[in-house]
Amino acid sequence: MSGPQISSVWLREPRQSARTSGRSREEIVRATLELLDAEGLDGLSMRKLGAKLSAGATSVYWYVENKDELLELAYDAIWGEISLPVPEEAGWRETSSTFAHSMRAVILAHPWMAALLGRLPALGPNALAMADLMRRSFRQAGFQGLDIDYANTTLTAYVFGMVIPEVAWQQTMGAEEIDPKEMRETFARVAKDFPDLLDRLTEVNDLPARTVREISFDFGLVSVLDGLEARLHRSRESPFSL
Amino acid sequence: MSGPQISSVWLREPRQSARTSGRSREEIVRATLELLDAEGLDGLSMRKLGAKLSAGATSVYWYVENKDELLELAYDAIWGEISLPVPEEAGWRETSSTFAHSMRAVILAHPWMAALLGRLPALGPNALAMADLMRRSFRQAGFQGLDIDYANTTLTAYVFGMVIPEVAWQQTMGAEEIDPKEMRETFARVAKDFPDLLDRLTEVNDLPARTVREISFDFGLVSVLDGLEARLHRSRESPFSL
DNA sequence: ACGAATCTCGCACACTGTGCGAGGGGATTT
DNA sequence: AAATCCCCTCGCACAGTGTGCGAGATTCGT
Repeated sequence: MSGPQISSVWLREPRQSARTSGRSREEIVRATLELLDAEGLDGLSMRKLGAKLSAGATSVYWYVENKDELLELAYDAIWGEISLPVPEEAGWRETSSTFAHSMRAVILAHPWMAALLGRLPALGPNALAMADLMRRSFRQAGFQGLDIDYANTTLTAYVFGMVIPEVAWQQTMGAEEIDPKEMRETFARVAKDFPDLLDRLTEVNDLPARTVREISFDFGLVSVLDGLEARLHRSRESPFSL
Repeated sequence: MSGPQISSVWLREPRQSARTSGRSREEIVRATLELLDAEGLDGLSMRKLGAKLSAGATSVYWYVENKDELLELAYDAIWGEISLPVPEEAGWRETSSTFAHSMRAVILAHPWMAALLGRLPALGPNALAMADLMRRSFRQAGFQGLDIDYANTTLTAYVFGMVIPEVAWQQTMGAEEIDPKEMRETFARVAKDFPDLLDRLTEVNDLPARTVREISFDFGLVSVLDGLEARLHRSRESPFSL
């Protein structure tokens, strides 16, 4: 009867393009990505995109229903940049770890992605291929039934949750050069009622913020993988996977 | 010399209000929260907020530098709704679990929070108190030095990463009533090249989406806590905490 | 009562996404 | 060759956004 209820570019037939004239979807996506990388999510407007394509402001609306669909296309394009080993060869821990690090790197390289993570439906071919591969990996690891999904969701959630604040941090830092000493002082003023938080300030004193974030990411990643592995051993003895 | 480099409401003196006339910051935050809860993040505009306060469109700008500061205030107010036990009594696993569930519930009740998670600096009193408490909890668990921070970051990242897509899902579902059968069909059409993904469709067949999400959340949470616990035991034998 | 501080708010600016409908131009049919 | 059709472009307009500015109102300290 009615059309699909989730609205997504991927859930409707694209405009047939038997014609060779006119712009192609690839061309549009490429321009969109350039604009996003150069000026960020706020820097992308339909008028600017039109200008970049030497087209009118509303010409893109022939190829795309609305701006969200455009973002879906860009979103999936970036999913395609994430690289994975062959799960059957690398093993699930290695595969998971590569996935996590690769996804983190890709998002840090395209910071506008962070605002889209989890917010846009990930139904594009690249996202689906990724999900399929990760499922294969977790299945091969020994997870069964819905546990495959749960494990994958857990890992992805961790990466999302780590990277989003990291991007935010990176952006407020990149805005203007920041004196870490002065930053610590202002922060200390605000946190003066919380001695435990102040402790952290002195501990993190000398380490460059970048490496701290990297160590932090690895710490959490190892924890998550350890946790999944524990679950794996436990369910081998008494599987339930309802 | 210059002011603080991170721009946040909490890093500057509030306008002194020796005066009793005029609106108060609490009043403004309350109205903001009502608007956000009623109409979502997109539903909040300075003009609407002014109208709700029976004030002009730009009157709020006396109390707040810009819209982001307003959101920071609302953001921290919600952090205040998260409830925690006393870590020293409950133990760190119980404390962490309560934190995770409570934060999830609070965000699902205020879906506009999801778009703000990790994007806004969390320097408000409620967020700081929360962070301080969680640090106490992890310290008491046996973590030392920066590991306290890492453990806390890991847990928080997991919750963020789980809840953000959950809210997105909840919102596209809530928009209009969706026939799960038809949704599965459209999804099957799009994922037809990925047999592993299709498997999942049949497995998740009959379970209500809500309970699946709840099980999924618990699955991941237990995994994360197990992983942290493993780390804890390991570092007890050979602590490094650089 | 006077000056100063605090607070309100109308106007204006630049900008956003996008509905609409008139038109151009190439391919296909008559 | 002419007419028709479909793909595609795009100018205009609308309703909205955040917020700088500066004139005015209100209330305080003296």
